[in-house]
Amino acid sequence: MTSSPPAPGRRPTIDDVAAEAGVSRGTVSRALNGNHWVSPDAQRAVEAAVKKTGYRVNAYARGLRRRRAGSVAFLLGEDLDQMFADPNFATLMRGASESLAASGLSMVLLLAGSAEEQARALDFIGTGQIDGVMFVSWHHDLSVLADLNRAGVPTIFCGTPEAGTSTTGYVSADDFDGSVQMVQHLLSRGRTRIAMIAPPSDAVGGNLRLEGYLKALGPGADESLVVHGDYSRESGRRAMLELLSAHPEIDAVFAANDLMAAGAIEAAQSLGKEVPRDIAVGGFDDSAAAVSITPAITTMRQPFRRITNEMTRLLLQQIDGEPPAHMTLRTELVVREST
Amino acid sequence: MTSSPPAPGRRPTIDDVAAEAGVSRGTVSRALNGNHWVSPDAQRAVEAAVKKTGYRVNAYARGLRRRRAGSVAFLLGEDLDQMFADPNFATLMRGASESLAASGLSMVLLLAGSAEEQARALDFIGTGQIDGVMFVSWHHDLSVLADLNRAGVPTIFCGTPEAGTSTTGYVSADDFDGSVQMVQHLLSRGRTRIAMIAPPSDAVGGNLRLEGYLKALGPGADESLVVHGDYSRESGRRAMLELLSAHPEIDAVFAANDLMAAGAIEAAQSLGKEVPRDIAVGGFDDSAAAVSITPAITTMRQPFRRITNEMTRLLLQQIDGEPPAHMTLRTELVVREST
DNA sequence: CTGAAAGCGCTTACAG
DNA sequence: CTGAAAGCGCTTACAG
Repeated sequence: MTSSPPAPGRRPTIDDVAAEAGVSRGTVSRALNGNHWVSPDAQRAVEAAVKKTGYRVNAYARGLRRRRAGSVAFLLGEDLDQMFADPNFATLMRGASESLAASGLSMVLLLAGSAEEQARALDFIGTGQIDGVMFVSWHHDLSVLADLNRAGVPTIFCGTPEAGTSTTGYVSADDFDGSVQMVQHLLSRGRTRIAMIAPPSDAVGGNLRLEGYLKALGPGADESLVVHGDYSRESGRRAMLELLSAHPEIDAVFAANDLMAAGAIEAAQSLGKEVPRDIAVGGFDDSAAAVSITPAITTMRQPFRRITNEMTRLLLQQIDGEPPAHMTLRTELVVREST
Repeated sequence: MTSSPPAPGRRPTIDDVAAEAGVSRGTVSRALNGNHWVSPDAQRAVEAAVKKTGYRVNAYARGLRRRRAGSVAFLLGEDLDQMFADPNFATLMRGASESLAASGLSMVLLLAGSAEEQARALDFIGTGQIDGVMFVSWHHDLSVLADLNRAGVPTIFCGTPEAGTSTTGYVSADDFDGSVQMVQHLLSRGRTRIAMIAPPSDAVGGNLRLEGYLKALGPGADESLVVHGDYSRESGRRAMLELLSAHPEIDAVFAANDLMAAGAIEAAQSLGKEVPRDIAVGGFDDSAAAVSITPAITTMRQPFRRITNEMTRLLLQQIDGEPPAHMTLRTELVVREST
């Protein structure tokens, strides 16, 4: 069998491999896709031919045939600057990328922070170039979620979407329980006046961390000890100054994330207070920020790897036709020096 | 002509549109692609049919036919955490995304910060799902660039790649000239002992900002007044402390980016020095960091929008078969309060 | 200006 | 275990 070599500059196709290996196109495809029904000889010949020709499957032909894209969008419902300011975000994104790769899927980042970006992202998704969407957003504009649902695109949300959005699958840390744990920890340290630097009031998930705090303190909770931040370090700083000036007697603060906790510690120190002696500070997330400050921050560890793994798994199931599922993962108290 | 409606759950295809509009598939395609040779009547009928059926072009069929993907990779040669710490990065990414969108291309983010990620990214690129690559990396591992060149993928680099890498197209701010301008500005302010917080020694582009500084000072330059940072705020802080302790007589510092300049100002202030009275501090980039501190930082403005626009333009030319081109854009002095 | 036809590069029943 | 064939949904010469 004489195989005419591919024309120069042309990408080798499956037919070039078939000719080189001396088998049919179908056999090459089966060998490449790990199908059974391929003899060891044929398998070897195909592998050698692939190497020799430098063959790479054409994603368009495959996608057209399989009606499957082989990639998933990581959709960012937030402004880039905000996302980048949050150390959790890189962790999440890296985890998702690795987890998807392990399933043979590639990750495509799509921005949807502005109305214009949203339109573009939905447009891209509409062309069928992705099989599903991982949606990350920490504020409350979930209209994109509705659009995605309407278009029938398998979607998994990271966090807890608004109550009632049960048509969307999601994976979330147990924010409520985590907050209860943290407050109980502070109580166990003998603290009695525990304030909170809460998530912004428009936070996704109905402010479960605040609810956990209120629940743990029971009827003794004092709403005037709650100040809202915006998850930034600077807002933690401001909130702490506000709390200390209005309520100098507080002996502990639970901040809804480590970044705000770090800001709170800085603010307390700037006022000559010692942490945790004068005031204990607890955080949430166990992000890099928790250990980049002295004292290192006691915090609730979010199981990020687990979260991204489960997001991938549930999304794949949805892509395979399963209905959306929810999942809530427990957080773990990490005691350091700040409490 | 009776058109059988698309089966429920099936995406409408071009044939559904053709049936609905009462024209042939070819006419629909021509109408959709803005081709001439379509009668106004046909054009209208097609547009109505598209709206009615909710037709979206199938990207795989189109890509297979056109041998063009319609999307470009934004390839990150850096670790995510490092990128996210740099305010320029979000600016660059947003600009690239918008600029590509304006040309009808979508942007796909690909990570190549680790060897594993590099392999995955090259693999994805190899399947032909993207037409070209915008490569952003601020350190010196340019092996990916070589891989991309070998694979014949149109690539445009953001910044100045190592001298001699002339096979790659790039767009860059004129770092050398910008640094000369800044030093001249400091000299014009009557400063005589000007230190520098330079880029890391393995920075991409052979440390042009440092070279500009040395050039502007001429034979009077004192290498002992140069300390290398790593572009982070914290490194600027450390560098400033080091400089002030070894050379208390310095009256100005030029930091290679705004983040380090901000750190330097904080360090100076922590030692009781007033900026600019006791010591002037100049930055580079005109990023958000420049105006988020008091005093606001005098800096060299990088023309980011122009950079991303030119990157898009040059990349599109390469995709169309033009040879790679270089472009260097002038930076502009922005005088604020720190000098 | 329009339609019929070929073909992009794959995968997958189907028949053997 | 293997090959021949159909077909995924488009675009684009080609003939009219």
